Parts: sequence; structure tokens; C-alpha cells
Amino acid sequence: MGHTIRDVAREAAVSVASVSRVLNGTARVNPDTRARIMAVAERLGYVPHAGARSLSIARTHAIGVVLPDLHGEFFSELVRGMDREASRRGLQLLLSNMHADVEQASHALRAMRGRVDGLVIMAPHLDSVTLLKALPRTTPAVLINCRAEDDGHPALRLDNAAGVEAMVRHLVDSGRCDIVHIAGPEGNLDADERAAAFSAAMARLAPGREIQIIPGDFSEEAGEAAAHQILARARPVDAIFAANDMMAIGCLMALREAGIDVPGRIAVAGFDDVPVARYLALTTMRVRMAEIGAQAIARLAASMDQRPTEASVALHTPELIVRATTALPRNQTNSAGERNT
Amino acid sequence: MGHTIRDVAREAAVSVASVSRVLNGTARVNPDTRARIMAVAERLGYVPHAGARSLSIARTHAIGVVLPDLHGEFFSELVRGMDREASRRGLQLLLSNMHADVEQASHALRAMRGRVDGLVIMAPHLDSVTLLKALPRTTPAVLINCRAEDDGHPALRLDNAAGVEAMVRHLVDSGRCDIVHIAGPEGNLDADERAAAFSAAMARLAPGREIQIIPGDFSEEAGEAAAHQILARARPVDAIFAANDMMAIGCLMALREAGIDVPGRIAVAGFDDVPVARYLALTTMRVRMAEIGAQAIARLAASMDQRPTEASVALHTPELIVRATTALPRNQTNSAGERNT
DNA sequence: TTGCACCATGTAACCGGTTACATGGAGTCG
DNA sequence: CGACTCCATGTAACCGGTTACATGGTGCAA
Repeated sequence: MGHTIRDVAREAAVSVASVSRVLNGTARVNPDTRARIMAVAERLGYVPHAGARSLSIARTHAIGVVLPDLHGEFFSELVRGMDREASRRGLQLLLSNMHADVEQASHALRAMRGRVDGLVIMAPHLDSVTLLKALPRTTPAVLINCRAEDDGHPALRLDNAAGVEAMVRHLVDSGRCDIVHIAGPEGNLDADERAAAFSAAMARLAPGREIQIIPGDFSEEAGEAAAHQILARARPVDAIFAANDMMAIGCLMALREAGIDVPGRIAVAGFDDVPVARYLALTTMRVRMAEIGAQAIARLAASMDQRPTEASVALHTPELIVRATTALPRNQTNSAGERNT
Repeated sequence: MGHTIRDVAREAAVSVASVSRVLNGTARVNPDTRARIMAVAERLGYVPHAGARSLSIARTHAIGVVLPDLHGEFFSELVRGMDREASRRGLQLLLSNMHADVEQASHALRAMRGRVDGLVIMAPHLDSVTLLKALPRTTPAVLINCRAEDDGHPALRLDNAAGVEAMVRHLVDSGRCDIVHIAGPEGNLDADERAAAFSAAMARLAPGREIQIIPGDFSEEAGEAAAHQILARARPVDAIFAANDMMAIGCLMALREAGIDVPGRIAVAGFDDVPVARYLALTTMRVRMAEIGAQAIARLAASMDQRPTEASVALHTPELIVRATTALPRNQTNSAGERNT
């Protein structure tokens, strides 16, 4: 394999220390010597061995990123944000997918020891105990949407409650009070929070209406299935609020296919604002994933450089994006809510 | 920081060799000793230092992935495919974005030495010389869509010519012969190949028609701009074939806004089949990015394990996906091509 | 009993860098 | 001229693992 620093030292008739000093610029070296060393390094095509370097300086300049199986757009946005911030700081990203398996999650985390200076972990599907047990004690870590209220790690959380409330308010304001929520997979932090927030918001903003929640799993198919279920039954419905965009889209497609007027008869809303949402004119709550990713890296970098400072939780509040799927029906006022009673 | 193997050895009153043997199962160890060592390791929460391990065994079980700035869906699909295949093989992915800057590209590659066992590189924007100069000689690498015809690396390439030809044939078959191509950024391998293939296909399949190419840059905005340009001028046009989906979509939106009937008056087609395409019913050439990513990892793994075997180029042929944006106009036969003459 | 094979375990070199400390020569000052 | 400082450079320990080889004990055959 490649040449080592000792090869360069020998060829240049100097010690390894001098080579190291020249290559890193850590100390003054005679210009002639420097030139000679540079020339030899160039000639041999010498590239320092990053692994060895990390070992001796105890710094890898890499960050471990452990994510669950994410749906397309979400994933790419998050990683893009991280990558942008990481490469700005001269850091590399070591990616590791944490599939549903808990055992594997812990293994993935262990495999990072000695490879990275810090960790960014997103695990909305793990319970607090499991997660904390798997977390290394010695490596700084930033948690994104994890159930780990108590512990001292800096964390980024989504304000699901505020987001859901904003959406329910928007729907109610536009005269739709018989809202069905399509929930995400049980056990998933965001799914659970959104479903709970939906119940709370309905109780507050549309008192007296039945709180309707249909189970789902964040997939487009689940959205379709939910739409069919909704159409098949008799209860009044004038809006569907899915726990994420993909389900909202599945729903939208199914309704369109069934010839239902959206938003005339039923409004549809999602959550996340994935890029597709704009093209389908889907009303949704915008979650700036790239920004969250970048922020995670920034906070991690801070807690890597200085002493493990602030352990606060940063809350990201999603933004309501109103598009055509919840537009007010033409020629109708807010009293439109009566249509279905 | 964390405990070392020597800590464990001391606590268990054995040598480091025994600890290593137990933890890796590389040699027989007395069951009592083994149990004692395991207990101590457990108690101390010992996690081996992957960096140190890599250094001594000269294996990192990591793969470096160097990508240009990719558009969302493309990126996530590619990385997802790689990740799937990599984690199946117990490999980790070290991500590094190679921005347009050539200098930075070379730096990114160097930084991988000693951190990874192999490289996957995608660089459709680099010329052959630059790329080969930046490539490490000692590390196995797989190239995706790179201009490096000559050298000995295993490579994955997209059959752009076949894809473009299939699309042009489809358009001509459906009676549209006045086709405008919106090209991608000059210098980009795929963009250049697609534009060249377009000229060739037109000459063969629609002889006599003017070969119309409008420059673009793969962005949605470029697609919009091209649409406006096309509408503003007098030349006959009955189909627009964009070099990628995002431009096709921008185009589609602009046409829709201008009240143009698609596909009635102008058909629109893209290239890539990003997930959004399906929702917008955009006809396109499907490129299975995830599959290409997985294949890249698989080939790399092969050339890492065995001796650097086959250096062949695998060609991925895109598949024609016909959707509504190029559907045949109602009540019209293939003679529809006459409409615009 | 001696010799040999075999097993469990320990010692120390090694992977490829970094860096604290040692060394020796040149320049400066009293 | 000796003492001191400063600078350029070399020596060797160290980071945390792995592993070739050495060692010593046990059991079995001759």
C-alpha cells in the first residue's frame, strides 16, 4: 500500500518529526529542508494516513450520523443540511442506518467509537431507556427527535403540538370541524405527539365534535387505505389531516380517483412539507429538515470544541403552508362547516 | 475518555492478548478466563476503539462516498441504495460532498486515505484528467458516471444514448416531430451525452426537422425559462424533452400557467423518474438510482475482497415510463404530427 | 522417567502517525 | 572566552488495538 511518513523521511534524509512538522506546519523548519521534504512527498505521491493521525491526536474530524429508515425526501434534506454544515467546518459524516432493530441500533453506535468525535442521533422510534443505554458515555451527542427528556444531551425537537394546533385551527377557521386524523406508526415519537396534539386541539377548537383518528404508518398506501375507509363509512367528514405528507398524498390520490372534490367536499392537509407537496398544492406544516440537520451539526461542533456546555433542548416550530387542498370553497363563507351535518 | 483494552486486561488480571482473543473470538480461551474477561468488559462498559483496530488490521470496514451536489431525490435514492447494500455487508459509509471546486475534490479524496477500504465516486462534472489525477492509486474505487473511459477502474455508466433514443422514438411514434430539447449544464457528462444523443436521434428518427436545443442547468427555473422562450417564438413545437425531470417539471408548470394544453398541444417529457414525476404524470426515462448505488457498493466490495478483478463498465439502461404528459391526444391517430406544420 | 504435543496465556513488536524532550550548533552578551 | 539563548532537528514514547512468537504447564506414549 501507500507510502508512509517514514518513507518520506528516509528519502529526504530527515527524521519523521521534520516531515510531520512540514506537512502540518506545526513548527518552524529550515526553508531548504521544507522544500526538500515537500518535493519528496510530491514525488512519492504521499498522502497521510488519516486513521493513524486520528489515533495519535485523538481527533477524527468525523461525525457519526445514526438515522432510522427515513422516507426519501426527509432523509435527503436532513443529510444535505448536515453535510453543508459539516463540510463548512471541515468535518466528514459517517452514516449509519439504525433499522428498527434495537440490538442493531446499539451495535451501530458502538461501532462508531474511535471513528468519530461526536454523534447525531435521530431515533423517534426508540424508548428513552433503550436509547440511553445504547448511548456512549464518553462521546458528545446531539439528539434529534428522541425521547430523552431527562438526560443531559443537547437535543433538537419538533414542536409537534404547536404544528398540529396551527393546522387544526386553520381547518376550523375555514369552516371544517369534522376532521379525521390519520396517525403515524404507534411508538413513533412524532406520530404519537401529533395524534395526542390532535385530540387536544380538537377538544379545544371544535368542542363537541367527535375525535376521529385512523391508524396509519406514514406510508402513501396507508393514506390511500384511510381514504377508502373514510369514504365507506357514514360519519360526517369535511377535512382529513394526515400525520405526514406521504399519507396525505396517498389520500389525495385516492379521493381524486373516487371523484371527490378536494377541497370542495373534503379538505386535505399533511405535515412536513416535503418537496412534492408544493407540486400537488398540498396544505401542510413546513418542517425545515435541512435547517435542523445543520443546526444539529452546529450544536455538536460546539459541544465538541468547548467543554460540554449547554444541554438545552431547541424547539423547531413548523410553519403553516396553506395551498389549494384546503382553500376555501368558492362562494362560501366560514359557515361552510354546516354542509355535512 | 473511555476505557482501553489494557484497563480491561488489568482488571481481569490477564494480558491484553487474551482480552483481544476473547472479544474477537480469534482463538481458544479457557471458559473461566473468558467469562471473567466478559464480565469485566461489561462492568467497565468497554467498547473497542474502532480507529485503533483499523490501524492494526489495515481494514476499516468503511467505504468513502464522494458525490457532487445532487438534487434532492437523486441524492437520497442513491445513498439509500448504497446504505442498504453496505449495511448488509457490515460496512459503513463515509460521506463527502465534492462541490464544483476541483481543488476541493482532490482534497476530499485525500482525506479518505486510511479511513476507508474503498471509494465510490460520482463526478459527472469532472474531466478525465482531473479525475484520474485526484484518484488515489492504492485504494480500490468504483466510478459512477465519470469520464474515465480508459483507466482500469470498475465503473457504472448510464446509457444516456439509448434512453434519449427511446424517448425520441416514443415522441415521434406518437406523432410529434417538432421536439425541443432542454439541455443540462454544459460540461456535465449526462447533460452532454443526452444533448448529443438527442441530435443523433432526431437526425435518424425525424429527418428534416430542425434540431432545437435550449440550454439549461437541470434546475426547475431553467425549465420554466425554457418554456417561456419556446412560447415566445414562432417555430413549431409539439413536444419538449428536458434533460432531467426537474426542468421538465418547471416547464410543465409554466405551460400549465400559460394555459397551454399538455399533452394536447405540447407534450412534455423528462429524464430520471424522480418520485415527483409519478404524481405529476410526467413521462420520463426511469433511472433506478437506488439500484445503481447498491450495485456500486457490491462491485466495490468484490474488488476489495478478492484481487482487483474485473475492470469492466456496467451499463444501466433507463426504462421508458409513459404517463399523461405525452399521452396521445384524444380522437387522434399517429397522423397527429401534422397539426403544427 | 523422559520426550513430545498441545493448550492457554503472556510479551513485545507493529500499524502510521504526533510530539515531549534531548541534542548540538550558531549567535550574543558580559 | 565562557555562558546563555535560540533555532533546527532527531530520538523515542505514545495513541489502542492485533498477533507472531515465546513460555510454561498438563497429559500421553515410549
